[in-house]
Amino acid sequence: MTLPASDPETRLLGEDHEALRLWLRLFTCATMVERVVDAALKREFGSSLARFDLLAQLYRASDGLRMGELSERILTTNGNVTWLVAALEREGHVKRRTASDDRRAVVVRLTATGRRQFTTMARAHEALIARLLAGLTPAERRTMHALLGTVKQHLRLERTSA
Amino acid sequence: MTLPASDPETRLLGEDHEALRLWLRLFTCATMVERVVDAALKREFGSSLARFDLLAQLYRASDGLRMGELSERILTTNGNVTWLVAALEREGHVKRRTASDDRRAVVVRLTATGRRQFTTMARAHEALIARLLAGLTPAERRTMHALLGTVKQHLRLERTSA
DNA sequence: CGGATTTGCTTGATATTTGAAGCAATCGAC
DNA sequence: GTCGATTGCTTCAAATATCAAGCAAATCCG
Repeated sequence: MTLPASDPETRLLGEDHEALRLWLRLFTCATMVERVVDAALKREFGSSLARFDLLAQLYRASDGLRMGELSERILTTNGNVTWLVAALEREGHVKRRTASDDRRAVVVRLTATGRRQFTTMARAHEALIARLLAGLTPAERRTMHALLGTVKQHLRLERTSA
Repeated sequence: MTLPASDPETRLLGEDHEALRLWLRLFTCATMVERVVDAALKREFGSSLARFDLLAQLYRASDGLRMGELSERILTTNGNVTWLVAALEREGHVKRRTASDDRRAVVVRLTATGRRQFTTMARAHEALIARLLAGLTPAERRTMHALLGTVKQHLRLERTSA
């Protein structure tokens, strides 16, 4: 990440551009963790980060969630959610039913099996994450958590305004 | 992100687990930015974040890079790099040649066109990123940059040791 | 009410990514 | 040298993700 800064073209990605460099680092860290975690979930449970993410959302929504809600929460396409849910349904982890109040809408819930599978994965996942983020002290983690909170909030604003 | 904390199962993802919550937030922020940026690169340049990332690496390596180097730097598979480079080569942005010293190795470089395309995209990219991260003050950005530096370093260690 | 619009989801065609082989060139120990 | 790893890349199939339609059920408005 040390960049030459002298020549005018290289400076394009040189040290001036803090925001850009911050983003690059954020992206790198996220991707590195992502790959480790995804690999672990695949290896140990034949699952994936995407599936885990989806299950996690359902886990905290005891009444289930609509497809649309899900795709917003896991930040992916409608089509992709349809695909993921179909896979998870085949695997017996979730169940679909049409909403009682709107016959277009589909509500997804965790099955008992899915709930069990999720808690198992979550435990492993959590341990792994703790290890990966052990480079920071608890205080530093809190700081970062707060800063990311600000970022996230700003991003939401950006999204609605743009 | 407000979670009920009382019942024993929900607590699994409750407030105790700072590391996990930090990771979730990190992941969310990274993904949100990623999607915005990727969409912009597609819309405005018919490109993508992956392509941009690859070009960025080549941009700072005036001597070109080997395929393997590239895949390590952009944190993706060998096969994927082959695919990406093939696409970028068709588009005229990069050129491949076998390394002079090792006939297995392939060195990739930016073409003049690629270099031009990259600087154009970089400018737009940079402006967008600055806007997306404008929620933080410059000082906060520096703090976060530093913290992420620690995380990144720790991740590298983890990787080599595990 | 009744047609036009919008909403919620699925589908199908593509694009991208992964993972596991496969192949050729290099390296290392003999 | 030369045979058995190892390395560097590509290839192919399968998994996953995107995007643009498509369809049916709500909702809006006159």
